[in-house]
Amino acid sequence: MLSQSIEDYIKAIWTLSEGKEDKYAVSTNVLASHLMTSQASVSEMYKRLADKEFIDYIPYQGGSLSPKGRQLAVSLIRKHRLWEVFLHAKLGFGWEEVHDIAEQLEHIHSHELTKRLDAFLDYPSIDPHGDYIPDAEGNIPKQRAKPLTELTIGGVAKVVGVLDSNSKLLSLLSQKGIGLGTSLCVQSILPFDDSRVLTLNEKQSAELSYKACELILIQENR
Amino acid sequence: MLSQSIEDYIKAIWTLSEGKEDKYAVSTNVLASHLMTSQASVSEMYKRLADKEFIDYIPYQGGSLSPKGRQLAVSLIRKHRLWEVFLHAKLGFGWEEVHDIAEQLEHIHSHELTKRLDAFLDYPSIDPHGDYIPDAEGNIPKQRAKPLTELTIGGVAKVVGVLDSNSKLLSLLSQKGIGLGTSLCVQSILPFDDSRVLTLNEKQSAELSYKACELILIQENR
DNA sequence: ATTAATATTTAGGCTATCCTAAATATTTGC
DNA sequence: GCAAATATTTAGGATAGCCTAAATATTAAT
Ligand SMILES: [Mn+2]
Ligand SMILES: [Mn+2]
Ligand SMILES: [Mn+2]
Ligand SMILES: [Mn+2]
Repeated sequence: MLSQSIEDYIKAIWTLSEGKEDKYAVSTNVLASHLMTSQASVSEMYKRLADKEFIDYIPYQGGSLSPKGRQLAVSLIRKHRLWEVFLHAKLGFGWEEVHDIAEQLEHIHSHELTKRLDAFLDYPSIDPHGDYIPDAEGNIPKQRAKPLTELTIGGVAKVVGVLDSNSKLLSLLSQKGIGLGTSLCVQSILPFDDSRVLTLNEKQSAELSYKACELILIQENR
Repeated sequence: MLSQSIEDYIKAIWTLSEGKEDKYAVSTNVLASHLMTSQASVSEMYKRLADKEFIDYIPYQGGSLSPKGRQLAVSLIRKHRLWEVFLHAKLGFGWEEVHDIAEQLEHIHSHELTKRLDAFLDYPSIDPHGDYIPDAEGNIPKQRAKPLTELTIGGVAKVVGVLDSNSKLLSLLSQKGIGLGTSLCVQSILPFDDSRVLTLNEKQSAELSYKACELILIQENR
């Protein structure tokens, strides 16, 4: 059984090398300050992690996750984000409160639990902070979802999530014909209040306030 | 922050001294075999627990929980059983599968989480094994709930829980006018299949199969 | 190219938790 | 009441993590 400490190191290495090109090595310095621990501890742990083949480690050059390490990291991220969804959507915690508790819950070991939690939450694809949840096979979209407010005029994107599971926003959206997976394009941005006029799938259009657009997460088509 | 190890020791001492008269000391021997560890480890840990004032410990006589220790134990039992209810009632785990996962979940530290989980589960009073869940103040009924099959003819009792949250049993019961809190009396036990004929609150009577009675938990009136 | 600044590893220690084996204490059986 | 059996503690040692300070390596600046 892996210790909580090892799991937190692996997750941190993943987080710090996310988005960087393949085999990006995380320095002891950066990892130590991320984990608020000493560089000496990181150096020590790097040796242990390399022994267990979770990372490739070259002294003085830092560590990068091995395939085995990446798999572990992604399963931790998956559990973390699923629990965040649970805490937010089912228990009503605010999005700013869920992280610390999920930091503990992510270490619960039970494959079956993760599977059933996922189903119970209806297979969510993003967490309350707008981050993608890796699927059971560990696949995860490269880019972070952006709020609709960041889409410029003419930009085309797909709705991938909503930051507030408050049912009022959801019912507003369904009223306007917008839901998960809806493709839309920003036709114009209205003066004064920055409301968005959107073109939807079948040439319908809809108008949405800035306040609503901030909470809608999109993935831009490229 | 208390370690998982310390919490498991405290919980075990509570479990082993439950039902015994006040200040029942748990021997290192018994605790060691319960926790599947060495007596030497228990002896060592007893000193540490006494230092932290979780137990009263007299060498060669074993340890018993202090008020502070009992409070911690009961909050762990509360969390354990609430999580068991969650796993069973919300995620559909069988009652035989929930223990090991709850053994981990009970160590999550968050007062607010426990409170919200309790509310989410609608303030359950027993877990899927028929054990009482301590309330937020740490109060817990002395006796374990018994199945209705153990109530003898003429015995009067109150329904405190149902072992199967399978909705079929629940709908059968509500159809017969039985729910949580219902007072009933065993009028007779039918021959051959041991079905129970019950007298309910307002002199109504109902018949229930042995199979159903096994899953209904009661607290006998004394 | 040296030197100065910075990053990383090593050395040496500390605590919590475990273990086995040896030393004691307590209890039990005659 | 004493010896044997049993229970408990102590001794001595291991490992995982973490820390500070010292020693090295690497990188940056002149
Ligand atoms: Mn964590
Ligand atoms: Mn998150
Ligand atoms: Mn436990
Ligand atoms: Mn239980």
